[in-house]
Amino acid sequence: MVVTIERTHKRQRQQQLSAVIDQNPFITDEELTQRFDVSIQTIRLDRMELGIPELRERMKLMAEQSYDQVKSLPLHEIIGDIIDLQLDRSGISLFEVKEEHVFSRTHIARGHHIFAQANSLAVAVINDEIALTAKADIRFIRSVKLNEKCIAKAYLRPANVEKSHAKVEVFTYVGDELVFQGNFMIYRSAKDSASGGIKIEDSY
Amino acid sequence: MVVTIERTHKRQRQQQLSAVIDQNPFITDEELTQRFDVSIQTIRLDRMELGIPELRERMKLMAEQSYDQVKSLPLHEIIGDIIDLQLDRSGISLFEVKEEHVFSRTHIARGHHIFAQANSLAVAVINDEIALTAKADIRFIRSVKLNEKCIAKAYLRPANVEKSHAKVEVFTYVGDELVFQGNFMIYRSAKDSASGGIKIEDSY
DNA sequence: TAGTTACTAGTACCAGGTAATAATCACGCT
DNA sequence: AGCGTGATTATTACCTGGTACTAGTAACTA
Repeated sequence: MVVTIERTHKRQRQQQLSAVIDQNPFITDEELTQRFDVSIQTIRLDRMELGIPELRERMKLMAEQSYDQVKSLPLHEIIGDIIDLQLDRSGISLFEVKEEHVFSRTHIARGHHIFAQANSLAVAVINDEIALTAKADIRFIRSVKLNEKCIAKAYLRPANVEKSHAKVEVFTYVGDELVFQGNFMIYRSAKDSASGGIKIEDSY
Repeated sequence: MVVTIERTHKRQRQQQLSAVIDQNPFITDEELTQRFDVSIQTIRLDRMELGIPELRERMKLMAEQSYDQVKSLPLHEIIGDIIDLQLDRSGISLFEVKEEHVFSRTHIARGHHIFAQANSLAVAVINDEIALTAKADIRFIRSVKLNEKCIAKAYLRPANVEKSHAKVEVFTYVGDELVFQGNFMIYRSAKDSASGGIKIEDSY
């Protein structure tokens, strides 16, 4: 078919857009244009295609939801802010350690938050409808403390792009110091065999 | 003094206004003019005097509030309910998979929640002031789905009780089916050598 | 070369306001 | 009756963050 390159560009951007808005629902189209370096019309077309309402509608929905209170909390799914994402290749996310993430006595971050950031990112990098963690081998290299900013970088091993199990390496830094390292084996659903298939949905 | 009647009129209206907005924060100034049969400017003056922000600000505040609530919820302290705990020996915890823990499309639990339960339990088992995860080797044996109850069982390898690094094995079951298995290396602070030390705090 | 897709650009319009300025009303007091 | 004062209304310019629509361009490709 036509313009496969644009299609992936577009798909990729839309996936990222979806993730960015999901993670920060208070962002305006204006701010998104800067983030993605495309015109505001493109952002708006993307939102329409993805069925994402405008900022005010999003806020209204959230406000109504909190007003109804009864509703269960739609936990946000990705831990950390995704800063950069190249599907099937790499990704970067930022996670800031707050009060609620640390042991109160030591102010050291609980391991599972650091893991969650890496795990979320590893799953996000996989360009597939379903991506699940199958195995992980992780190392907490030094403890992370309150208010530190963790930058996680994930790389997919290129050899595994087409297989049903992808290996993703994640390195998490505070500044230039490595604090965590993990090897993830991610199971992917149906890496649409030999391309061709047009996938409509995003992963989250 | 002058205009006592108007003043009470005004006071009364402002009281009512305050109550009405409180009761229905989604009302516009336009609708309020009809409700009170005064001009829109009067409504706005009233709002200013009362320090009530405009509709959009009100919605934004509510949205942010609910967002912060959601944000602080995900991975708090201990994940799962600890059912049984024998310090330096073993522990059992229960974690029920809810809407907020799963991928919305597949209803499969996100790996980091399953990890968090195991990690929390592994740390809890260690009878020490400071216990941090140093390494972990984990396997997601089968995917866990919405509403399933995960029973995690942790065992400390007895040989390691006195060392500064403890090895803890965690097995997580749904029913009698093993869904997750992990080997944790937990760093412990100062296994207060030869007892004697009085420990006051708990670990979290 | 024509056609498709992606993207950009620009205009008109909207809701729901803020801010500021001026005009008008109502009432009470002397 | 006339004046002052606070309450109210009217008017205008401007703002944000959009929607809706039309048109044009670039890139690729069949």
